[in-house]
Amino acid sequence: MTDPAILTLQDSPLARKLSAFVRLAPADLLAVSDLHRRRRKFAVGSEMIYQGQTDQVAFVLASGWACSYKILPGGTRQIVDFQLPGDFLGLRSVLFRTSDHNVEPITPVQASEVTQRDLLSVFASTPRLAAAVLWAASRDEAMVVEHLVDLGRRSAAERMAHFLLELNARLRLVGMADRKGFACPLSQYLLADALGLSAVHVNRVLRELREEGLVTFQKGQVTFDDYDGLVEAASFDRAYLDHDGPLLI
Amino acid sequence: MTDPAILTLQDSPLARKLSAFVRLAPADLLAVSDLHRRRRKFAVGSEMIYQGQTDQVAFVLASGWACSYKILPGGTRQIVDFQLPGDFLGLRSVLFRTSDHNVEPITPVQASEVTQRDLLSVFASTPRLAAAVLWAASRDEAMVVEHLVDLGRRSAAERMAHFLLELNARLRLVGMADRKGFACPLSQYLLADALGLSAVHVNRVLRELREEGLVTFQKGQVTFDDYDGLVEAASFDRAYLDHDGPLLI
DNA sequence: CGCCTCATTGACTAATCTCAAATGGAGTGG
DNA sequence: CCACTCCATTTGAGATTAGTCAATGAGGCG
Repeated sequence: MTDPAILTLQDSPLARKLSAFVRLAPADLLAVSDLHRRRRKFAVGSEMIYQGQTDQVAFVLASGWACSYKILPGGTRQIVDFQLPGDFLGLRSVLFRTSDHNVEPITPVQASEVTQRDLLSVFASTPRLAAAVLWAASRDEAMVVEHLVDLGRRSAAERMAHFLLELNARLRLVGMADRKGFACPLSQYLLADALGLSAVHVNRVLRELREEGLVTFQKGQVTFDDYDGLVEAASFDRAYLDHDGPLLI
Repeated sequence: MTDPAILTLQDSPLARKLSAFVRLAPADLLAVSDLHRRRRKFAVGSEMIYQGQTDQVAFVLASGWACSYKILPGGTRQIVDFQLPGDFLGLRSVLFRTSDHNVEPITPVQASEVTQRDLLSVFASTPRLAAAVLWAASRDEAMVVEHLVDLGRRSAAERMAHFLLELNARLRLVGMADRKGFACPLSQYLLADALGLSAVHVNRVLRELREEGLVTFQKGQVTFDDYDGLVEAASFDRAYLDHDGPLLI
């Protein structure tokens, strides 16, 4: 079939994710692995990107989870999105001078620094890969919009169900989940800050969903007890994750 | 001072808005006015862009207000953003095949169709203008994020105050508002769908803000009775609207 | 063991929604 | 000009949802 060396290259989460969108040629895979030079580690509690930062640096997550959030004057915070292995982070702050939000690790993280120069060279040399990166960026934007809809018009239980299904779909792309469930390092406090709820209410909602036989989230493990039922309860339509790719380039 | 012909060119909302970011040269202004060929009109109730649409078309609003939204299975809807004169709309659906939301006029609208070809030619020929367009797109994205924070972590009154202040800031850029207030064609139903509230509650919140002497919204007119007080009540920090421009290009 | 943090539960409170009805313009046809 | 309709706004009352405060468990770790 394929050259074993290529198979190795294909084994980064980013490569797996992008492969789900376009068939990447060996040259493209080489370029992907090239983005993974300059590997760095971040401990929980450190900051990867912070509000007002003026460097032009982005990362690709190789392993671990992170979250991007904004802090409000009152001290509360809103998590805008979670970053999973294979996701970019701070892509916009490479293009624009200052970041308007923070990003920090949820688990220990390994990430590769990507500079503006790296990105431009990828765009110039491997158009298919560039298209795939744009696709990924656009998907991230669509997720933020869907998240906004969550907060505006869905009940706490729907939000939770929808969120867990979205995480599942994203993790499947990088081989970290299947229809049964996935390992999830998020505390109920993090869920609360992402879903616009209190931690106490998150706990109650999770209990409800569990007692209804839909999904169990315990000890860092999400288990779908009734996948179709959960999709139904969340009115989850994954179209926003599956949009077509860019025409440009 | 400046050539009168240039002054005329400068008089589109888009030109005014972009001028607030970069000093546009005459050639740039010409390119802007060139984007305004192919003028079209849309009546209230028509659709400018719809979910699943596969054309690659975007618009620049010349006059009138529009809104982009998503409809949920239950029939409720969430407005993601409003488009004001000078704003792009569907910029992403030029780059990506399908749109994942709808856009429709709130008032009668005049808009100019912008094709992928137009956009690419602008990017190739007038780099400063291209930078300004990217800046505008990035600002729009930052607004969606701020909107998400609104829905997740601010009370109804804070949300409303924040929203009115944001609208004000945006309209000022195109000369349609000042510190005193602005004309606003939004019904309380539209406000409700944007802020994730019921129309009834929107009404009550507006009454509260009025009785506290902060802001009056009646008969299509928003009047800031106490601008600084409102900024305080909303903990409005316009940094997200003022971010620096793109480095690229 | 003692000290964390996170999860869990109960009782009470506050915010917001829903239902229902009244009000008030703006336009329309007679 | 008037009667009528349509639609947005306004207000009240009661129901629901979610938040707050407080206490208790349960597991991990020095």
